[in-house]
Amino acid sequence: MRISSKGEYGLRALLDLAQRVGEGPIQSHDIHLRQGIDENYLNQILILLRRAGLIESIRGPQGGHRLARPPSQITVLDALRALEGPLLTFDSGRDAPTPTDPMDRDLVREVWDGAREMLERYLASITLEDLCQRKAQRSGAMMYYI
Amino acid sequence: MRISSKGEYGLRALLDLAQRVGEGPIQSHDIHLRQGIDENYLNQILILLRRAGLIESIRGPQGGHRLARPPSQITVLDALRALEGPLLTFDSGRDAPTPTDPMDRDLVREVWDGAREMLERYLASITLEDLCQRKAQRSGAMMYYI
DNA sequence: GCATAGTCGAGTGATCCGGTTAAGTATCTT
DNA sequence: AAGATACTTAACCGGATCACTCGACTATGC
Repeated sequence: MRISSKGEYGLRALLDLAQRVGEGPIQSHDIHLRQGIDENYLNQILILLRRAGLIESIRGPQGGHRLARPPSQITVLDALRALEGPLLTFDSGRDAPTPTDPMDRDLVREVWDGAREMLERYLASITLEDLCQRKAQRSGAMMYYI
Repeated sequence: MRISSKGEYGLRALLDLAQRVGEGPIQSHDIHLRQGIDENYLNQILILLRRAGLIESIRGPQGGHRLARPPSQITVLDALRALEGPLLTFDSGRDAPTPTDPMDRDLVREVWDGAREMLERYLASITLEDLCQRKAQRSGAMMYYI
């Protein structure tokens, strides 16, 4: 059970935008340079984020991308849902061989429903603003050493 | 991000064994009949559980499988780790394009470390015994309707 | 020693992931 | 209007994984 790199890249792109709110549209090329994400792949990820309504894209020269909402209104869960689809799904669409004792299956699924609920609550509690603040605190602390 | 059916099947097999502790070795064929899991696939899953030390297997006629520890000593986390490998991993083994700003990546990974830790704590808190009790309570409640 | 029953590994078609390529479309500057 | 810029979309690709399947092997009890 792994988290795809799409989730990581997309979240980092959002974080990159969140740190530059108010600077006008940010070009995907700049994100690529700062974050080291393949530019073509990054473009695909940005499309997912736009379709999910998390960012807005402006075409043409001087175009780019910006957050559609303030960083405090975008959670990590929003990002992951846009990028990876539903979290912790089981393959409900299997042929379902109608076991003699269907109760065990329900039991197992309840465990996972609980896990998913807990995970979603956690991810929904973290906003882009939180992460930016966390980062600012650290680079602030580093300033003392300069 | 999905949970493979291997995790579900394996946990159901363990649950099947847990409900028959003390009845001697349970054959994979019987588990297959009760749980509706493909017998060959189930055998592969049982091998994983055996290698992880969760069950013991007895060969020959009248052979079968049994839990290696009492149900109270086996958690859902034990099962999932045996069946699916580490939970919520990110692909750390990628080429890592050394971004200009490596901090964002660290930030994202901390979020996931937190998610994993929380998930593992939850899954480790549920034992096979817990699930058996939960099931017994429900079938007990149903008895009133007969 | 032979049938029974569990063990193991290789193979398979489908699907997905990470990434690439190439064409298309919208917008700004000149 | 022309052309450069920059985002959009679809198609494609090799490799990995998933859910199984198959066939051979090996240990055990009668």
